[in-house]
Amino acid sequence: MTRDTRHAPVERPAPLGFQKHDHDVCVDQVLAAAEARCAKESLRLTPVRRKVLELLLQEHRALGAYAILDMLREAGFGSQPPVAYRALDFLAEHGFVHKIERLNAFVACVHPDEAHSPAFMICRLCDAVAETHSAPAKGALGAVAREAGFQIERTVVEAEGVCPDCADQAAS
Amino acid sequence: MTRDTRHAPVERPAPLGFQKHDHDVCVDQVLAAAEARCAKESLRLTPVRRKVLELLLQEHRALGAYAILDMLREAGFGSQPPVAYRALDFLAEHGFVHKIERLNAFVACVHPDEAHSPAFMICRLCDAVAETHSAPAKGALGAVAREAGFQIERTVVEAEGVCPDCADQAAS
DNA sequence: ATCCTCCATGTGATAATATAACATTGAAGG
DNA sequence: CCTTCAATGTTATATTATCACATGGAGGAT
Repeated sequence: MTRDTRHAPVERPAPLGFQKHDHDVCVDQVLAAAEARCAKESLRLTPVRRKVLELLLQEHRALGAYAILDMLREAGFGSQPPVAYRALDFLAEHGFVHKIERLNAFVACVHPDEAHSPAFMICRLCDAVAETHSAPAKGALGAVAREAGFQIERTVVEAEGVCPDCADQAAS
Repeated sequence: MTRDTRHAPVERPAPLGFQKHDHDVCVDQVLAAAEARCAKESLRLTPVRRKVLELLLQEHRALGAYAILDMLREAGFGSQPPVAYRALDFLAEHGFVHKIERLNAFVACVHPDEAHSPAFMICRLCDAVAETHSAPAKGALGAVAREAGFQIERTVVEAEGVCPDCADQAAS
C-alpha cells in the first residue's frame, strides 16, 4: 500500500489549487517552461527526470517516492529507490518540485520560473496539497533570526487543516 | 549510527537558544511545569513519558526516536520502537515536545504553558534547533487560506540555515 | 576519430524511521 | 472485589531513504 492511499477517503484528492482547471494545458506549459529553463541554465533534464516531473504534474498531488518509483518501473526505467530519489533530488534542488516534509512526499511546483519560497496547505483528510507562497524570513521570524544571528537560507511552511471539499462533505 | 551524529561537526550542538544558560534550572522548571499542567488537566505523565521529556530537556537538542529509544533501554524501559513513539505522541499531542519535520526528530518545548504555534531555526551544519513562535495563519498565508476555503488547524514553520556558532567557525 | 573525464543511471544491499496487532499489566471507579 | 480502560511490552512488518559500486553515454581535448 502506498502512502497516498493510506487514509484518503476519496479516490483522487483535489488538485493543487483545490479547484478544477484545464489540466493538460497546465502540464504542457510547466513542462515546456522547465525544458526552457534547463536549456538556458545548462541543466540536464534527462528522461528519468523529465518523466518524474511529468508524472507529478499529471497526478497533480503529493506522491511518495515509492509511488513514483512504481510508475517509473511501469514506464521502463530502473526500479530501485535511488532512481526515484536522484531524480527527485535534482528536481527539488532546482525548484521544479517541492518536498512536503509533513507527508514525506513530493509535488510539482506550479510556478517554477519565479524564485519563490513556497508554502503549502495540506488537507489532513484527503492529503490534497495547495501551493502558495510565503516570505516568513521577512516577517517576525526574520527579525528573530537576525537578532539571534541565524542566517535563514530556506524555509518550510506547511499549514495542516481541512480543504474546502472535505469541509463540504463533512457538512453534508 | 543515530541521525543526530550523522553530519554533526561538533560533539554537542548548541542548545535551543543558541546561547548558554543555567541548564539544570531550566530542566527542572519545565519538568515541574509539565507535571503541574498534567495534574491540572488530568493527563497522565507516566514514568516513560516523563523520562522522555526529561531526556529531551537534558539533551536540549533534537533527537530521533531511536536515539531516545536507546536511552530508554539504558534506563530500563522497554526497548521496542512503539515505546518511544507512544511517549512522543503523547508529549507532542499536548505540546510538551515538538516534532521537527525537517529532521524527523523531536525537541522539548521550552515554554509548554502558553498555547503557541512554534517556529524553528535549524542549523544545517550542526543540527542545532532554536524554537521561537510564529503566527503564519494570521498573515498572508491566513488570508490565502480563508480565500481558498481552507481551514488551518496547525502550521509547521521551520527555517533552515546557519547558526551563529557555525557561522563564526566558518569565518575563522 | 580516439581517448578521457564526468555525470547520470542501474542495481543490490542496507540503514533509518514508523506503525500494526495483540497480549499483559495496572490504576481508577463502581 | 470486579470491571473497565488506558498504558505498556513485544513481535513483526511497513515505509522512507541512503550507501557503494558497476555500467554507460555525452562532450571536450588532443
